[in-house]
Amino acid sequence: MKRPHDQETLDVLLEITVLLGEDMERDLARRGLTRSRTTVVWLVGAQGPMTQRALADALKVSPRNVTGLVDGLVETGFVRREPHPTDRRATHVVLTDRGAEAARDLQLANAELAGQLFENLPDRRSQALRWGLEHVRDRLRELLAEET
Amino acid sequence: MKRPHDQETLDVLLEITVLLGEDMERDLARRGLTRSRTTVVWLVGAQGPMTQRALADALKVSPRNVTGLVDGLVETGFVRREPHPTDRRATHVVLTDRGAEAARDLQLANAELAGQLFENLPDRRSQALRWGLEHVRDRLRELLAEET
DNA sequence: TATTGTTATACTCTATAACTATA
DNA sequence: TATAGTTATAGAGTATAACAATA
Repeated sequence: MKRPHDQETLDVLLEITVLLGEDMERDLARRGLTRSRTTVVWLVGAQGPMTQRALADALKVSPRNVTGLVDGLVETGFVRREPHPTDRRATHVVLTDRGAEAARDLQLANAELAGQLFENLPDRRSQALRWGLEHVRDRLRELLAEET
Repeated sequence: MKRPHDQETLDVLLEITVLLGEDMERDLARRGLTRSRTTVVWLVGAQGPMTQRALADALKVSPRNVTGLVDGLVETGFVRREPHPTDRRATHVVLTDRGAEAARDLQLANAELAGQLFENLPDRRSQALRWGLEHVRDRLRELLAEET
């Protein structure tokens, strides 16, 4: 009923998640960023100034945690806290010049990585990989939605 | 020169790493384990009693860190420290009954996950996915080896 | 009353450096 | 001298709970 093949495929996928994590972490460390902080820079870069509350929701993390992440990013010069224009309870997290540059670099690095990973893959195989990955992603989404 | 397609494929892969991490973490939390501690249980389950030094090398982590991980696993009843049979400096990390049971369960859960992720994928597509993943894994290994 | 972000406290993972007991 | 593991210290990410300011 089950294909022994599938177990090996999952093993390869798990190894990829580890290697991909190592590769990104090494790259981020060079820029003076950690993984969690990078997500903040990435989000603010993509969506513009955000309240810490919005960040907490987007990261699915406690507000307290966001305070810490933003503190770290302020200290290292990637973001600034600015008063929210209309709500005096809230603060806007805004990218500094350095932060904006980092956000651009991250996007470039991401595109470069895509090239490096798939460049020698013929179109046909690349397409097949894409289908398989989408299938796996959809199954994972279902699994996570089920067990609530 | 580059396929815009590739960028989207990488995005899907990155989403999979996140979802896979969430799925496993949720599962481990139920068993009273964390990700790092699970790796220890997994390794000792696969290789038999190990010194903390061997664990540090296998995990690519500092010896101090292993002390902490093993402390946590001893407190929660998954492993025991036993004197090394021949080297009185070293200690053997050994699975308790609970630890051995957890190691077995982890393997079963892994096999079940493989089934769930790939079961509806026809053999042909499953094979194509496997090839693509192996290509990606190999490219990642090369990238990590290059930048030393 | 409800929401935003903070302080207080605590746990886990991680590191380096100094030290003890043994090889 | 070198190795195995610990104590000491520190930083990052995470959480809950209590609280202040504002809506």
